[in-house]
Amino acid sequence: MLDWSLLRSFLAVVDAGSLSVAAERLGSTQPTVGRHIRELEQALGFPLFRRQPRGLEPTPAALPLIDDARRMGDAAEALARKVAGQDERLTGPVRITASRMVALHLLPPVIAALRHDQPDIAIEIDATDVTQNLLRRDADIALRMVDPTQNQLVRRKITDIPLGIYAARSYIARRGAPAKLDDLLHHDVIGFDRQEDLIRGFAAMGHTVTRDWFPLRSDDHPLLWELLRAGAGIGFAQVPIADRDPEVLRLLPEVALPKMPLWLVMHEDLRHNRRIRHVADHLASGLLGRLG
Amino acid sequence: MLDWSLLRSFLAVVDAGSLSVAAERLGSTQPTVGRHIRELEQALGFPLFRRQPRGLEPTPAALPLIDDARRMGDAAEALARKVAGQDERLTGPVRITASRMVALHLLPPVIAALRHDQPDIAIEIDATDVTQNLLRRDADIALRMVDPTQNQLVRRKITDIPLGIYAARSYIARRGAPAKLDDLLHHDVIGFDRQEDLIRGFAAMGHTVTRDWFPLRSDDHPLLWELLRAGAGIGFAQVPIADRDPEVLRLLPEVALPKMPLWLVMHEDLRHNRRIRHVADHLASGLLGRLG
DNA sequence: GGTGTCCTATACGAATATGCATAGATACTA
DNA sequence: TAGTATCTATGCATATTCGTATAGGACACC
Repeated sequence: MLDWSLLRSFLAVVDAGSLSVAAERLGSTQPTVGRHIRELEQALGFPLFRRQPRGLEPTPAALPLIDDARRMGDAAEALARKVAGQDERLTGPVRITASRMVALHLLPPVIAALRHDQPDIAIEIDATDVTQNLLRRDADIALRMVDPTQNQLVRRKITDIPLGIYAARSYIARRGAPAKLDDLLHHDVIGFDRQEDLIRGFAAMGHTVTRDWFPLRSDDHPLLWELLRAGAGIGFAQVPIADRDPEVLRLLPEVALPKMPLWLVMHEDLRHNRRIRHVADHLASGLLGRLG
Repeated sequence: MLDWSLLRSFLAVVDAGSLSVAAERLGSTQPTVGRHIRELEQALGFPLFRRQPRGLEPTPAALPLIDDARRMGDAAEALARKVAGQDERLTGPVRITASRMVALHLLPPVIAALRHDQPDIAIEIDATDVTQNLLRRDADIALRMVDPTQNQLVRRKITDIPLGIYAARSYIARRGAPAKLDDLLHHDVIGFDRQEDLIRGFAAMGHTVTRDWFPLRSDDHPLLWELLRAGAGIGFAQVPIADRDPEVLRLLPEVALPKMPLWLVMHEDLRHNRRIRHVADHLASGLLGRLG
């Protein structure tokens, strides 16, 4: 008969790769997790990990056990989600994940209004451009630009956000405004570095664009935007965001650019949770109000 | 983040129906399990059980959580089986379950020889006529008279044990021996009470037999055998067992009776475990030697 | 109606696990 | 080659959990 807490530590160490990181994720400490692993190894009679300078690596004997431990973990997460879904109170935390651009430029007023309406609902915002795992409940609600494919997730399309070509007034004063799309070749265009979704979007709209188009490249969207506002070049931005900024002007509005869908995603187990549902409804209507 | 040990206690209480029984199965104590349940209820924010005089009954809110907890339990058991299957030492316990008749009259010399050969292998024998669950590892090896249908179980047929009609010498001296099958109607025949498999066996061999045939009935096989030996009546017994006993004589050997298959069953995860494999091989050959 | 048996809840001392602080060891870097 | 940033292992005081013993309540049986 094995202690399930030890198996939980085992799985955490497998996933984390080290005692320290596993302890942090578990809300425990490194000595405790280390003792758990040692205790489990004593109970099983063989070592589970090779202690290495960079962390712990599972031994071959431990590999077949990982599947079962993960099934335990998945079931525990499913249980936790069902518990959260049963919570009918309009009190407690709701965790939202959104891209940094959405979080910085769209969410604040919507969240402020929500805080005013429901002061008992605490809001946690995870502003990151990497997709979080809603199945593991990294967040309750996700605002995403890509259509989620995982089943068990329910999605609601808020709107399609149009993109536009913008430049700061200072840049236009210095370099002038392009009269047609091809003129951009003679301008400093700010664009993405490794993320190629915008380039693919251009291709879909009939414009052939390569990475060399952009003499100023970064994948940090807020940084790109500030570069644009500072007059570093011509760039692309979401129309509802950029049009609010008096520093920048829209260029070539007749050019058709791809639109970015904005999805609101949550786990189906949480759909009927009153608190999370309320936040989701507020986000959807609030964002649509600002984007519409 | 929930403590997995609490979930284990939750599942145990669901299955046991009471804190006391759950604690016994967990190898813990009733106060500890009770505290676990209370702690879990506090963490979840709603009650999981209704405390009743006869035990604890899950609340409606707890019902959907049972599935996930059971999935955790199944995964934990699978993990434990894999661990046991990896144990290559010829040291440690092996748990055998067998019918009481087999355990009493066939196993002892076989086990004695095994103990002599491998003194480091400890043998636990569960002599019971109810089928144990090998998936939950109630036993490592089962000796059964019925063909197991659960998949994940591997089975080996040791032999078909022939049945014969027997009576004690004292009974024959008093009542005489029957000359043909129909004479049994005028004898005291010892037979089964509620277990009808023998009756169905007779029917399959062309003999019409009803429960009223047996004026002396019980479902306790060892007791039936001792009644037979004491001269209480004519009965049926496994030929290899009964022929060893000088107190009894075989009657009507020409009558065809159903044969009882003897299966050796174990979980496939344990098939490659050296220790259990060794015991299984010894049991199979030893039993075949005595039954051959 | 008494009695025995099952159950859960609680008190308290003891065993146990935890967290902090720190030491030791290894790889990467300048 | 020294410095730095990881990581794991250990000592120790403390906080937590656990088990024993016991009380109290409901039910079945005689």
